[in-house]
Amino acid sequence: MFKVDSYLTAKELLEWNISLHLQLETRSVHEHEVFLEAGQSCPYFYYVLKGLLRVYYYDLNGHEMTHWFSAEDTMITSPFSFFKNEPNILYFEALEDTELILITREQFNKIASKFKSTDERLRNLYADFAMVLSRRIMSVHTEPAEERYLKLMEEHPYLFQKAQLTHIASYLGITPQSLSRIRKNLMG
Amino acid sequence: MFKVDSYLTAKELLEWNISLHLQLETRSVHEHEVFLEAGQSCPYFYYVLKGLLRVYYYDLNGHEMTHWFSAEDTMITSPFSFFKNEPNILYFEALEDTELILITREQFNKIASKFKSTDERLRNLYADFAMVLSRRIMSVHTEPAEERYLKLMEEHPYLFQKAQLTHIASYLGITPQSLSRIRKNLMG
DNA sequence: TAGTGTTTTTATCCTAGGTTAATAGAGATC
DNA sequence: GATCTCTATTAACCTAGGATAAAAACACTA
Repeated sequence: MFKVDSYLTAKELLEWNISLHLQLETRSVHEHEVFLEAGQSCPYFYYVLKGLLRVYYYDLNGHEMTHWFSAEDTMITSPFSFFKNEPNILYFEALEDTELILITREQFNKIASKFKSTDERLRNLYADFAMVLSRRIMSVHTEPAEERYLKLMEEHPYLFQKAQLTHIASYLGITPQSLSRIRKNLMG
Repeated sequence: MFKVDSYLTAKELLEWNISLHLQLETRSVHEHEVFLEAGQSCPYFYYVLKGLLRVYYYDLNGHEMTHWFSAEDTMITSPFSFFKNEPNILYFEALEDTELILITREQFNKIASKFKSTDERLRNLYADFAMVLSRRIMSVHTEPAEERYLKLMEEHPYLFQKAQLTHIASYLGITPQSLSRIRKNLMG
């Protein structure tokens, strides 16, 4: 998920790790490693300390579709699995060497309690999720692929350094061939 | 937003209204009334006691796009405005005579505290939002309009009694003409 | 009943993007 | 250097759905 104001920061997490005795674990994932697969339960909320993740799934035709990217200092999980007991349908892949903080449901709840006593940041976090998701639905309903591509390039240029164009294409909901055609038109 | 398991129930709300001294207000909205417009701040989380709401916005070409429907016993708000201070871009319209419970941010927080002490339903509520939104993005990326139409009809048949086909079309991200063509093909 | 506005359908034409298949480049590995 | 693999591009053709315009079907009102 892309960066939003209400994300926890690594600094906060590490402070709370001490003050709340969370005993958070970290994990190193190397480039191209798929560290979570569909069918496996997703026991963690992940904080990306460093690196870049891609989250994808397979559609009914067996095509790999990129659902999200998750960059440095953002958080991500499989809501299907982490919060609910529904089977996870998402694959999590590192697009470069990545450092993760793993947050279990129990640790997440402790943090949530902490929030409760201080402010509404957790709620804002969820609201941000909803807004980002809403905007993406609006975007795919109202903007042609070329426009979505240009916006992505403008707002998240770092993606283009690590993610390949097939990933970008499926994130935009088009084929690599179409993306290629769009890029060619933009060159002209 | 469509019904999810974790929604509050009217019964709970009314109980808490008493036990937590919330002093919740209700509001009657008649068919076709637009009771929230873009630009206005949205001070409430709405619980639809009875009736059916449509939430829409205008895209860059000035076309009215249906973003959500909200049926009986579901909750809805403008996350842009209720949680954050971003300007609201959504219009809320009643598709039939509708009874709403209005929940202010303050009342919502009281309820949230109540949750905190008992269970994780609030968090589940947000998680459900995220799941529903995620699924809709996947759907629009991977399913042709005909399939999305059939699924909507199967999962939410009540919509077709009150919402007009132009609403359904823009919810599906297509024009009324295309929807009409799809319906004709399905008849054949 | 006619008259007016709204929703839905039909028809024609057009375009964005899909499908298939081939080509070209860029690392890797031998 | 030669070969293999993976990614990106190109081209030819096709199709879902958009744009425009008009007709038909309702629905409300007088």
